[in-house]
Amino acid sequence: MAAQQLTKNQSLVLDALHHADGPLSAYTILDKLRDHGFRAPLQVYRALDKLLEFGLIHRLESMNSFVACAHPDHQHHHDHGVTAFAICEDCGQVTEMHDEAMEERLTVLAGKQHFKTEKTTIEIRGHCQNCTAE
Amino acid sequence: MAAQQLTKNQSLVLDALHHADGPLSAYTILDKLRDHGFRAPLQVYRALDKLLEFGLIHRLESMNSFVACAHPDHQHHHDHGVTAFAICEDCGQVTEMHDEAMEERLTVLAGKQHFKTEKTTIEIRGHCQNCTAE
DNA sequence: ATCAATTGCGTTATGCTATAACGTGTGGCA
DNA sequence: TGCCACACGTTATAGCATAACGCAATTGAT
Repeated sequence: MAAQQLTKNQSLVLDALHHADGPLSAYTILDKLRDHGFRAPLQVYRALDKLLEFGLIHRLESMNSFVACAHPDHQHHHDHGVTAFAICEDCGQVTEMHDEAMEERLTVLAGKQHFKTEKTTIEIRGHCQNCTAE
Repeated sequence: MAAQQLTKNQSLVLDALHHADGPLSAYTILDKLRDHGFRAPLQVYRALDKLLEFGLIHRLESMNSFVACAHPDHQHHHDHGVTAFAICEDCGQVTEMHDEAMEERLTVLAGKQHFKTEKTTIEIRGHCQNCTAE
């Protein structure tokens, strides 16, 4: 239900991320969209902010870049819980992972500290199967 | 056994982090050390790189800043496994957490994807007990 | 002892990431 | 009609990080 109400800029940025084969930085997106009229970083960042808010994309903190959400069911995009990312340092591929047990474990950990969780970032850097095969 | 062999710059940066009551950005460290002769970002970044390598400090990816490692036993600093950070968005306090079960869970997750883990980042943003009490 | 390799250091310059601040246009709605 | 919220465009600036150069000190093998 979110896809229809995206603005032109938001759609362009989302498409760029969907067509990419890995995470993109804001400035890389900007370059890809210059032909579509993009001139300034803010045009990208504003779109990214909204897309993050809608849950349609993710931000990878450890590399200052963004990926389209792999989750196909955009109906309940807002509640697919904690996401862990496996990021291959060779090919750049990103795999999105969800795990109840881990989520549970994090809840317990935070609880021990009486910490109120707002957002959780889990990023695993390493080498994917293909690139390990060498 | 690492502390003795630190260079002057490395010691200064580590001290700055130890005396801080929260994470510091590289440029904040630079400002704190101007009186000690620091003039350029690279002086800070080079020290930070080494301290990270020695396991004496951590980098918080989600806020581009650095904290001294809370682990007291620097003897085996290199193998205290995965660390999760609880970062309070109100007061900036950072709590370091270690959990076997979660580590195990992440190993399983990575294993499923045949992913070879090099480094794992876990950062929980939210509000600490003090700041939640409000 | 000497040469080569390594490591840390200082400096200048540059590149990448992100946001502030201002003004415009548009659509909804009381 | 007038107000409000929101997306947009533009310029400027702030914040984070590294490239590339040259020098000095240390180590360690010959």
